[in-house]
Amino acid sequence: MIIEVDFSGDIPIYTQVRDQIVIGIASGQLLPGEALPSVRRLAADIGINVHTVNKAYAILRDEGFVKMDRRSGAKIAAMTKEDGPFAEQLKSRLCPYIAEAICRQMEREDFQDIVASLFNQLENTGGKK
Amino acid sequence: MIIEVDFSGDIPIYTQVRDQIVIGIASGQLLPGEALPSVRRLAADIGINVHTVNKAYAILRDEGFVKMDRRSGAKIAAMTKEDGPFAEQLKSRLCPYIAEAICRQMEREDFQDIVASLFNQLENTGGKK
Amino acid sequence: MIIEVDFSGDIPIYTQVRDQIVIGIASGQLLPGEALPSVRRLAADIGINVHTVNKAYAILRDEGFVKMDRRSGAKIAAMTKEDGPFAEQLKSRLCPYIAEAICRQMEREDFQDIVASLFNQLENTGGKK
Amino acid sequence: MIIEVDFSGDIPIYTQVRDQIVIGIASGQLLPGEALPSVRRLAADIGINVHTVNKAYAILRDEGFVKMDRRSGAKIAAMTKEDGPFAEQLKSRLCPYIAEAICRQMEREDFQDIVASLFNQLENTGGKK
DNA sequence: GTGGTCTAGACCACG
DNA sequence: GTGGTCTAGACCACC
Repeated sequence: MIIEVDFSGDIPIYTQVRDQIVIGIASGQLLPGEALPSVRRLAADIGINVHTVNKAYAILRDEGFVKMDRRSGAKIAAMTKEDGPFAEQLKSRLCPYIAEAICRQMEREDFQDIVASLFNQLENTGGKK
Repeated sequence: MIIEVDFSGDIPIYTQVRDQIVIGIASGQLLPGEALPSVRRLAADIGINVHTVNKAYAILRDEGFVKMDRRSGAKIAAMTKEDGPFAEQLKSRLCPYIAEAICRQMEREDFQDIVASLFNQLENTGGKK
Repeated sequence: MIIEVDFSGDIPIYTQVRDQIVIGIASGQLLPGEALPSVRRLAADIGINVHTVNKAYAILRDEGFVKMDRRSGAKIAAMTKEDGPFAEQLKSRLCPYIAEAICRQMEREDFQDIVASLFNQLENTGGKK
Repeated sequence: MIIEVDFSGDIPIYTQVRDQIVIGIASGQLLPGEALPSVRRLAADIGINVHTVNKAYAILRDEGFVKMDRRSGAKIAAMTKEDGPFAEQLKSRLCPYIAEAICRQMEREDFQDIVASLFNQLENTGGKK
């Protein structure tokens, strides 16, 4: 799985790394139990600093996406369905986007189509590699 | 229309102000042609720095939500439907959230329900004040 | 309030800083709403790196002891009583110490006396300064 | 007696092994004079590195919990009551926990109850196996 | 070899 | 002036 970052944009690099790994998990490119590359390795591959990767991994760990194994680095965690708090936070983060969509006279169906297409895109990337 | 900001939390205050004004427009609390409070006035009301409000207004202007008039301050603009670039940008910003939803085993329908409920909430806040 | 760290011990400096601030709060030397020194200031005072203080503050924030205010640095938070998860974790962390106490034939009363004396020491340091 | 370790989590594995053996002694599951499993055997059972078990045993020896015999391996030692230095060290290690308990508004009695319940739990696990 | 800690210095976003 | 981000390099603990 390839991770690429945009150095010019205003999204922090560690966030980009975090996001892409989450996308990798969602699309089945990264399976539960699978080991992530070591921080040094990934940092070298992407061409960024070790600490930046470290921060991304720490966030993923705090969010429950990966488990840090003392022996062999980071592994994808098996997640449990517990979307109560997530749904709440999702709502507050989605709100400004939907408000903007309404202002720009985007139809509700068009918005839902975008959501659906992203679900399709991620769910049908297909299993491992 | 009341604007409230969270001084802790990691969303910049000027973004919060921008978001809430966009939400105000979407919900019909702020109508096209209506004047926004002056920069100084709003800053005093919320208890934040004048520069911060200024930045929020400048962003809203750049995004086309308001028109700045040197004499009479800021007014809500009438927006035209041009959702091409917005749809693209929306897609890339929504992607990480949908990926996370999949990881947390949220059903596609539940996600769409949240979107629908936000649309309802904003569209039915009712007209002016 | 004075913070001192032991550079030779094996307790990470950021942990020592975190611990001493928690002790400061418990003893009433730091009151809810009170501002902590800026990371730069505290780092200079103690003679350690800014990032080390930063990490200590980030942990205190994650644990709910302080709130980061975008405008003016860190403030002591007002804590709510919610000791369910804390009690659990306390139990697992205390267990090895109590096991060792039993092995060393320390009487249960002696252990509880130590606990009581620490409670007294912290609760009677007296209010502000 | 079963020893289990948590490979995620921030407690070093050798510390976990050391702790569980101390708990085993305190609870009477391991009696003075009894032989511990060989380093290789325990390492294989738990699925960890031999060096890690070795380090745990060395610490237990330095702390006086076991005696190492070149021929017959490690044996549980008979401990003498000398709680002076231990009490001091205990006090400094307990202090941050009690400070946190006060901050979280845990009652002193609740803390003492936890201590008491741990004492009971360990002392009443019952004699040998 | 792994990640964790600490240091140092630079730049930026925010207010 | 505040904290946040990123980089760079060193050392250590752990396995």
